[in-house]
Amino acid sequence: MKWNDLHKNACPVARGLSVVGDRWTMLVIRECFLGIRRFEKMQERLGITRHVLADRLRILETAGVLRREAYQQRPLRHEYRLTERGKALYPVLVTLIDWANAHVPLEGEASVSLLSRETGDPIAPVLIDRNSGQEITHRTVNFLFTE
Amino acid sequence: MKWNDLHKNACPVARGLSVVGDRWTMLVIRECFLGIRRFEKMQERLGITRHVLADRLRILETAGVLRREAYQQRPLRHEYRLTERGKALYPVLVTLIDWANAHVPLEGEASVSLLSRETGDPIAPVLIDRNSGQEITHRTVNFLFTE
DNA sequence: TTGGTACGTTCCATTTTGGAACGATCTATG
DNA sequence: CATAGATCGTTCCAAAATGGAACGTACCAA
Repeated sequence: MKWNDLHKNACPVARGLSVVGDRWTMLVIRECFLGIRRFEKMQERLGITRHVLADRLRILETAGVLRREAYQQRPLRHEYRLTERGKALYPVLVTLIDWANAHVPLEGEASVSLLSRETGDPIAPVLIDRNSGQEITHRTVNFLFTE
Repeated sequence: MKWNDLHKNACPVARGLSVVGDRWTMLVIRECFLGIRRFEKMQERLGITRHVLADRLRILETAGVLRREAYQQRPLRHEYRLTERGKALYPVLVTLIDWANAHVPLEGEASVSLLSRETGDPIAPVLIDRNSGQEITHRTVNFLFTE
């Protein structure tokens, strides 16, 4: 199977990855959450090839994750902003951060942590079920495949 | 910057992606959560190239996400199981599923949903802060970069 | 006029992937 | 014994994606 056929897949994991499952895409989205909106800045910060960045931005716009918006005329310049669909990726980003902080060892001292914007206290993300309030783990949840 | 330098990055998003941020890896991990443990079965189910699958399994084992375990001698055969580190990826998988179900349109009818193993009720994943109990959104949380 | 800013595109060498065949090593069957 | 099947990879090659650097366009400011 080719990668490009993945979005047709019934599995939401496959469909999700068909949009954000690429080597650079989630990093571009991280930049957006950090308030970086412009091509030049992203390219510089990420060290990504301009070619690949242009390509990813195009894909994300097509997928409705980013919106391209003119911020000046003459010369016409656009910036990229998260749509609601893009903002909805926040939990994916946070769980990934949390996992990496706990499980992917770091060389050196640098780190990134999650803080409450209100109180400044560190945040410990937990996934719960909105209905029951119970924590979601691989032991408490089943995947159901409907045809 | 080359992809292989990404794991040295201070940002946990980058470090996380250096392990699971590849086109196939999370699908392999999905298979593991579904109880698929063997090379042949994964290859068949995913339609992934044998070459790439072998490569990903190697990487995941090196990263400590999967454990290679002999299930028979003569001929020596191994199966792949999630380690604790691998199981800790469950929230990433679930938030991704939830996002894709809501935001990546599906052709046809097929779908996968999350059900409580206990009651059979559908699950609605929400990310909260363990300490405050508050829902985590991009408006309530800050990233802190420590050097 | 020269240099700077911003956003891409183009070109080419290197790397990764897709697809199919092959190899190794055993067990089971006739 | 000969043949087929199961399992887990490796090898080979063409096609696609990526990395790196330069180039193009359109403006502004000194």
